[in-house]
Amino acid sequence: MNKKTSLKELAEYLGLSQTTVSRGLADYPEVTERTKIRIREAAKTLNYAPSSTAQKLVHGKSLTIGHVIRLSDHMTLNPFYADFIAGAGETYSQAGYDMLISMVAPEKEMQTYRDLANSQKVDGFILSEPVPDDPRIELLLALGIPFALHGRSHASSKVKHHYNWLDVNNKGGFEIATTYLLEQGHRDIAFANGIEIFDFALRRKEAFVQTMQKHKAPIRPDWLFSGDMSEHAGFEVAQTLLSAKDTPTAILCSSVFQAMGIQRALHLHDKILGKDVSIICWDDCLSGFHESTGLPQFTSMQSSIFEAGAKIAHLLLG
Amino acid sequence: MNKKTSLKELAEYLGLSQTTVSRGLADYPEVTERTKIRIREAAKTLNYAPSSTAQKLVHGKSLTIGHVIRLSDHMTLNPFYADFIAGAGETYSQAGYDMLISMVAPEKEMQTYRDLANSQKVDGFILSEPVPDDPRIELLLALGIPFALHGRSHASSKVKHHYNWLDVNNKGGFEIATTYLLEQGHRDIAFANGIEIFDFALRRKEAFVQTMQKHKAPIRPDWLFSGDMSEHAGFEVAQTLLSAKDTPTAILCSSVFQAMGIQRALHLHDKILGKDVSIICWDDCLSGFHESTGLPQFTSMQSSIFEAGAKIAHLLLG
DNA sequence: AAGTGAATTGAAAGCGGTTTCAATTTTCAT
DNA sequence: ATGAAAATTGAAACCGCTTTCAATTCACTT
Repeated sequence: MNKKTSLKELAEYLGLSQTTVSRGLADYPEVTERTKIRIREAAKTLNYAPSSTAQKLVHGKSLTIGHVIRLSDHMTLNPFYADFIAGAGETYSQAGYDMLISMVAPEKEMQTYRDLANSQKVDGFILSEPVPDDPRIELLLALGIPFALHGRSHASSKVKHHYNWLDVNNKGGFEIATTYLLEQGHRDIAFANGIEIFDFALRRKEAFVQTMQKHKAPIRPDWLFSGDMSEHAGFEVAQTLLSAKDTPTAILCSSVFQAMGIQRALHLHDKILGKDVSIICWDDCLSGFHESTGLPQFTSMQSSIFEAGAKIAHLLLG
Repeated sequence: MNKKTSLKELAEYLGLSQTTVSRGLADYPEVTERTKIRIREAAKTLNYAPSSTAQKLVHGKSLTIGHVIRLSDHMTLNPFYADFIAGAGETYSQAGYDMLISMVAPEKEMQTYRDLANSQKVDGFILSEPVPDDPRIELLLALGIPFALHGRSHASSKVKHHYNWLDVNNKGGFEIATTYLLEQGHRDIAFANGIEIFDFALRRKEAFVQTMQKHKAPIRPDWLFSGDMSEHAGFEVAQTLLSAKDTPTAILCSSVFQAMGIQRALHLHDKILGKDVSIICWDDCLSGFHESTGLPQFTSMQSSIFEAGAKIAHLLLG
């Protein structure tokens, strides 16, 4: 209702100059405590708040970080991404930054990065779900805008670029998990990976394969799955495995959702989890997920995506 | 890399005034086509793009719509919300608006609305998941900032406020669904509702109860469930129902996730879907959900949340 | 009481655009 | 060729704030 109060109005109301008022609100030392108090009170009564747009203009920064989300086949935000965003968002707001989320069709993705950077709507980006030689990296480096990568992007070219990234130890984690299964005496292990265009999935596969080879365990191509990390996908994988004549004694999988799907299939086939078949999975610790399901009984490696979001936001702001 | 080109620089480069260049880029009629072309080319070569901050300042609008998301117990974005956001986001970007998402702890929610409005970071809000007499409505009306509601908020006071809202026909939908089940000959119907603090859930319950009463069908309090609209919650509901001595012949539920959970429980109890127990559910048509699951075999009422997001964004911008 | 340095305050110049209004150039009929 | 109307262009003000630098006031010393 009440129209916006501007600094000028507030200053007139107080009988002071804009300069002093501005300084008073920003808590500059050269302003007397008495006047500061007076200023603050007036600001409260007039319901004044500085226009962030004006501030941004004078500071030459947008104080905004961009997240461009590719709306592909699945037009929806996947749960991993959502949790990550939530984590990053918290860090931003603490640092006084805003988060600009842009959801775009895949073909417009690159142009969106370009536009956002050129119009200076954002001061930096966070990139998620990198693929090897991710083209976004080159683009953003060329644009000269800061960014941080969640995950890593394998670069095939000789030129090494410099930028920030934060990743969980995918390789190490899956190495340990595989080794663990092998030490438990398992030899027939199936692997339900994520979609193998993403860097993290490639790393995981590498770890699995290398570890198996090191221990001279057989790797069956038909036991290597790549797909969505959903309950349904996990279920399908297990259905396939359990319908065959010989079945693995353990399944390594990339997400708790897959583990749940596998568990459901096990149920259906009257197999007992941990006895007939062992499951070990990567757990992204989706906030509130465990609380709401009461699961999991499977062995898991943990890493909180929410925290990853917070950390990487810090990284970029720093 | 290349430092940002400003309008001034571009104008100097062209030997024109800022005025003309600005007008040329904005395609004003009073600028000759020839110079317009010249300007556009120069803009391209100098890689010029107007600073959106400066534009916002002069226009006095932020061209940004805010979505405040309450990070409660479940710190994660629920899938319904995510899909809604995606829909709205698409509309925004087409209209040249940005979407500012702020994720905050519940206790800071109101203050966030206030801050965002006062600092003029946003021109308007979209509110989701309204509760009866939603306090946000009053606040935003007092602040005099436009907003639109996704869903409806029942107002107990006599004073009627005016604002935009878009809702699916919850009441009508559940009336029809209940009637449908009754006409199929079902009398023993259980209802797995969403959390009954939200307006939509209250409306749905009202519809169910009234319809049952109208048809003189018995309403059993122990067959009325209120909770999360998750797979797990659905499963739990069904477990409870199926473990009792007498079981319903049909279950009405609020989301496909619940329906999936119920189905899983049915499986476990060797009940056949559609024969022993019928399920009818509300389907929010989460984008990509059906594609990724291959479900559902249950009868459902549909309404796309993604589209709702797009529609309500239009509503607000209009 | 005069002079000096420190503490406060304010006028004005930006930040990067848009827009009003006046100035200049074209165009055309006379 | 001349003057008036129409078409283009530009100078300057402004959006709301921060900050530099100069001006004023204050508190003390001698």
